Amino acid sequence: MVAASDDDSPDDGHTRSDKGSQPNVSTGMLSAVMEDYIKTIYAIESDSDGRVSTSALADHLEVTAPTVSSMLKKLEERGLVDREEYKGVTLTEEGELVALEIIRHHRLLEAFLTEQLDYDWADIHDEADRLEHHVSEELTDRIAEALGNPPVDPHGDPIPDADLSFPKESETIRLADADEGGRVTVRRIRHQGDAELRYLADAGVRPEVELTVVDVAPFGMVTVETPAGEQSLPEEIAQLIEVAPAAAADGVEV
Amino acid sequence: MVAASDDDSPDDGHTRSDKGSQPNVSTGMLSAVMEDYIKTIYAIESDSDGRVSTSALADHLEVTAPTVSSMLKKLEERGLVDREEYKGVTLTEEGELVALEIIRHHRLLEAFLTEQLDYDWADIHDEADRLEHHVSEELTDRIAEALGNPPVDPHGDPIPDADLSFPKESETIRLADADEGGRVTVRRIRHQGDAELRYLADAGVRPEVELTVVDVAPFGMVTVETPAGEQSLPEEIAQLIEVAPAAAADGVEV
DNA sequence: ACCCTCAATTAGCCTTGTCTAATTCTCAAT
DNA sequence: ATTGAGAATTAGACAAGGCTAATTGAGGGT
Ligand SMILES: [Mn+2]
Ligand SMILES: [Mn+2]
Ligand SMILES: [Mn+2]
Ligand SMILES: [Mn+2]
Repeated sequence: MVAASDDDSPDDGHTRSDKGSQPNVSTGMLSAVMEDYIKTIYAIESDSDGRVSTSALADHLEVTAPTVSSMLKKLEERGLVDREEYKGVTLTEEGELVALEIIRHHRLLEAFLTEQLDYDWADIHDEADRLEHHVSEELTDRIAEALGNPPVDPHGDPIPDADLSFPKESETIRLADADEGGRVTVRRIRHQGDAELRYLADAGVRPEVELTVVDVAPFGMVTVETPAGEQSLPEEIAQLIEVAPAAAADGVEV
Repeated sequence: MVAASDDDSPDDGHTRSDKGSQPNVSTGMLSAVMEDYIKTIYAIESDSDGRVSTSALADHLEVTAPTVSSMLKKLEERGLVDREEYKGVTLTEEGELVALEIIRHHRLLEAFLTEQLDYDWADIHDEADRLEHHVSEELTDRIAEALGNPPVDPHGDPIPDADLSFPKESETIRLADADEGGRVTVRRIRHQGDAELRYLADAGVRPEVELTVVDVAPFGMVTVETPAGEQSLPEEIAQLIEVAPAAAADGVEV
């Protein structure tokens, strides 16, 4: 029997804009699953171009093509994607707003976990990926406030503001394209999961760190000098790292 | 097109002990819905006695009796409840551990929202009620640590520790049973939702506050002197408030 | 123009959690 | 001992998300 209290009124069936808080953007009440589709469409759309294919989504979401196919029809009905049979989808204006909102949740959660709860930089993606669908706008905004409305998350990914527009991003190049001998600051680590992040965390490469580009070998292997020592990074990893020229002493423009 | 990154691997189907973190208590992987059933069974069990009926659960969870009936069979198969046909259920040892874990999540989240994110005391239940099913043990423990392992949540409800045992509770009586003229400290506010809490928040009655019992009227109406002035509380509200004699100056035992 | 391959969609089935309608128990009151 | 009311369970459906197998469409190569 022990102690108790706190009762439940059933929740779930929840997610986008539910009862809690403000009359959110979007076609009220998307499931966590739909949100993941939208978020994934946005991600694929933004680093390939043109329409997003059924099979690309199936790969990213780890479901089968027929499953994607039927979900895309539902998303079309909801007005979140423009669909052209056999040709794939693109997000509508509204779909893009939903995506941005989820991304805002995700990145603020990541920032919060590292800054306030001492989480490891490489260990936050999964937690955020789950919670992003369950935090209210209210909570998201309070987190943003507690962190001072940061422009980027711990991986250097830009965080949309409350009105869902991105902060201006600084110019960067891929580490793989950096000049030998140059001194650069890591600005952002592109990533799909926690694997690449853990690799780089171990290598001592993370946003804000300054690197000296020691060598760029023929097949893209990049050797850098980190504060913790010299590291060689395979091309495919070096491609994920965005860097900018190291701040020349006192923030002088380049 | 804007900016982007952060991909998804499908999650969901998540909840209890999933992949993230430790091999949690319980029959791995309960849905949020099952967790709510377990939590509700625990709540009913602890302030009535004996078995929990199908209809009581249906009321609390706001679903129909047949729905409860079929869910109880599933929970029985999972070994979380002992079920006796037509007689209701009780939690098994294992079921109780699941309940305690959810309660720990819930109350730590409530404490965290008020203490670290400046949430209003009366406005946290719903947010916690949703998130409790989605925070990992890891996150829960970090929250507990950040708060210094508090023994109670903002409503005075005791928080199970990491090993799921309750801290010793202080002796209390219901405000409705307090002596006229006595000086008491509010220890705990029993509540089912946010409604009672908002009422009392407005009345200036919350844990830690000292009250003087001005008058206990025949039908249970209690009038108290709060730091903010005199308040009359209906019996049904006074029943929810647990108080202890106000600390006599320097923590002298009573 | 024709074909072949691969992507996409359709068809049909499954599980979870819910509902309504119908049926079956239980138990207290006669 | 009966019986009737109310509680619980069974039966049958449905929506959401998934899956496999079968079918259809799109396009490049010849
Ligand atoms: Mn996600
Ligand atoms: Mn990130
Ligand atoms: Mn809940
Ligand atoms: Mn509480």
